[in-house]
Amino acid sequence: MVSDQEIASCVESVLRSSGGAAGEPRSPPCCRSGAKLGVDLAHKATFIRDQMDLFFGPRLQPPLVAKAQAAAAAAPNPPPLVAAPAPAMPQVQVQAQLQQMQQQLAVLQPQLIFQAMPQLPAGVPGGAAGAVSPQPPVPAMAFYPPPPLAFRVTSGLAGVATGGTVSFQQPAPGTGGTASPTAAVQAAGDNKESASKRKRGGPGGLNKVCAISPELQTIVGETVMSRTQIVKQLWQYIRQNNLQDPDDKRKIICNDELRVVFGTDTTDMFKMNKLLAKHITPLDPKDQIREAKKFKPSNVATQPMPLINQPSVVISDALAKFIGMEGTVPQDDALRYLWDYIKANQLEDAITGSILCDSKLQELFGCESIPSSGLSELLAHHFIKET
DNA sequence: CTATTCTCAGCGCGTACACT
DNA sequence: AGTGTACGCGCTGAGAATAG
Repeated sequence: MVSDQEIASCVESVLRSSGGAAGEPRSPPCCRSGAKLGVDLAHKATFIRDQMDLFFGPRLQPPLVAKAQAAAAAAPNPPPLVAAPAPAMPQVQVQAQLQQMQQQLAVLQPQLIFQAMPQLPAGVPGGAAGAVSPQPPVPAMAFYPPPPLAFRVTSGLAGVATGGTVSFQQPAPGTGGTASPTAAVQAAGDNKESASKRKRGGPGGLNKVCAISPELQTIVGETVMSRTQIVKQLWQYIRQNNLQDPDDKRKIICNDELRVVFGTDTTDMFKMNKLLAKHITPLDPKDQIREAKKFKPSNVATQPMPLINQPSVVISDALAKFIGMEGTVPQDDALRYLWDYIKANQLEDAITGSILCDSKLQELFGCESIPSSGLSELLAHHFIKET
């Protein structure tokens, strides 16, 4: 006897493989599943159809197939799919559509996840504010707290694609209005199934693919990667750019790009993982729930998280003159402007790690050189008050 | 080789619930 | 009441790199 779990797994396998040679005439998934398992699955036609529904998802289902399925469901004795496969839509068309959707989802999902986060200004690499979102750009910030769970899950694609593959999706109990015991049992069965799939060596754990924030993308050069690969890539970047402290190689001296990612001038390998976590988002909705729980603060329920490290301040006249704008300025913007200026004028001493002040900086800070780590502190002297 | 950081799947255990 | 299943919690081990 073949278990539902095995059937579900087999159906998934067959549907996945159907994304291959388009145009090749193929039998329906239930036929092939039966053949694959070596048993007659006629009595499991409804279950297999459900699994196919889950695979394609209600929104992605071809209308004609849905219509045919609705008709089949309405019939007093739905004919077994083995005996009467005849799908209303040509299999080739379904396969082509599926393949196209998979490609689109693989490309779109990481973007959509971070699209739900505050947008970077167009100047920031990978930010692309406004390109895909109508929201007005907001000033850049170093950290992106995970958006509330509801916001992220309603991206419409959560759980559909994981790193370019399509996985099974069950509505969360209580969210779809059909939280019957049967549904609960089925959902639980799905959990067991995914757990058993993991046991079989599927991508999970440390190898699980995560979405990467735009800032971190500029470092690692990918939109999705596993955590271990991200760390590996990051260390490669650090060595390439000679960003390790020669005295203590565990310490990392951030360049401009890393500073944007970590929000600090120096860090160490132990803090790196913690800082990295802010820029890594699991693609699995279950993980997002877990993460949401982790980040769930007691004083915030469903309101979007406020931007952190982003207070606006009234700046001194000297700084206003230096930056070229007056009044209230976000602290991070001021610091960013300063670093841009330093970089543009090549004022950073790569050997000592200090900043050599030109006339404008001397006028602003009143000294000839500044240690990189002390820049923020000096700049703070020009912040009059937070707004 | 160990310690150090981080995250998370897998596992064991206890509890709660549904069903017979 | 007994049984089976789901769920939550806590612990473990894994990979990354480096210092001691």
